[in-house]
Amino acid sequence: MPPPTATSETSSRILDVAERLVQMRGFNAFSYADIARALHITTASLHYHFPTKAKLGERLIQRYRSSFLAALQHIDETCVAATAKLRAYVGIYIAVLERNRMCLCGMLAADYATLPKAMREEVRDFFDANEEWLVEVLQHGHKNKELAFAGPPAESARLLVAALEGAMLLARSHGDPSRLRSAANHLLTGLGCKDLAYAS
Amino acid sequence: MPPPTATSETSSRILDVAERLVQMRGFNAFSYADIARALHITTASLHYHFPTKAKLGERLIQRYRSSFLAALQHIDETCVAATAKLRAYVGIYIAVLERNRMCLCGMLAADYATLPKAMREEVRDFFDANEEWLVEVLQHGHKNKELAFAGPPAESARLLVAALEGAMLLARSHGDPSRLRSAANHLLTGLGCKDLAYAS
DNA sequence: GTCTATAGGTGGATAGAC
DNA sequence: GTCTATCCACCTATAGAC
Repeated sequence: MPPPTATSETSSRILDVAERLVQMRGFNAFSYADIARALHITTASLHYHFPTKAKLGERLIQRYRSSFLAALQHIDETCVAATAKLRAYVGIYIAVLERNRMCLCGMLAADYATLPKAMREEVRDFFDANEEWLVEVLQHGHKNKELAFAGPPAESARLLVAALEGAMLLARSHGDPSRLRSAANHLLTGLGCKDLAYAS
Repeated sequence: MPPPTATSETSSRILDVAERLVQMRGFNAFSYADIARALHITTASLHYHFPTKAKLGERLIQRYRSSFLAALQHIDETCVAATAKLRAYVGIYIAVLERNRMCLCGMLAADYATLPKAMREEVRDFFDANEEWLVEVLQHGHKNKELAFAGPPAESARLLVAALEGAMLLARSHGDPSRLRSAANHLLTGLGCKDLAYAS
């Protein structure tokens, strides 16, 4: 058995395939056999890298959150204005949908009732981390007068995340990614971002 | 085999249980055995009423949409103001969550990639019907100056539905139904509804 | 690290008696 | 309309050879 945080070539390829499957189909709608087929290995080999599906799920979320947080850090390093940061943030969601995927944790939120406890906690942590980053951006933008919104920043942050997750689901159901774009524009406008449709 | 639209005592009890299971767990996370157990009948009997799981799924959505549209009609009959209608509308979502359920079609939107074609169309129809009703309310409220929002009513309607669906998912993940309430209040405020927190 | 082989369980679905 | 009995495909997981 490999060390618990090993990231061998093979195990990361396994995570790549599993991630895609969960983002497209959900946690209860893919199997070790699906991954094995895609990688031309056996399910027994998969169990060497990830002893149970629950463990695979945990590592999946951990990796997803890490790369998501890395993307947020990249935004912090390349954008100065709060409005620019928010536009880059919603851009992440749009880019995911354009690869014909949903947010991993959005899918897992739908599967929530059937997830093992450890996975549930990881999902919650992902959303909490998102909210935390957004609150920082919103507070900064509000002080600047760059943004204009009422109520606690945490509420606006939560609404933004929820709306983006929901809009992804509906955009896919309608086979129309532009629905996510227009929802995102509408949301940013509502936070006081200028230079977008209907901004005044 | 019963006529395709039969609604016997038993088949409606089957739909009741299946509906609850889908709302809580999703379409790929419940089985005929689950329903059989709950109703103290065999899975063979279930197949008499619903020959396949796909057919059961179709009937489930049809019934859900019917009762949802009936609820919207009830709102039209009991509320005059657009703001009152919108508050009643979001109240439906809140009531569902408080019964520890998700929106049936929100769950199915997450399962979308794995659904049979007929079910996909039913899911889309559900959301389209919601949007249609909301557009009517929004247009009316906008003319009245009861509501204040920018852009096409259809965009605001889509955003409202998407945000409510997403907020339900996140509220459940956090074990905190009040998150849906505050998201709903925030959304209504954004549409220009008065008498709510932070309205000005 | 990957394989063959297999266990033990559950999935949706059917045949045919009552 | 409901049952018993059964089919076959698939699921996660394990043992043990290489």
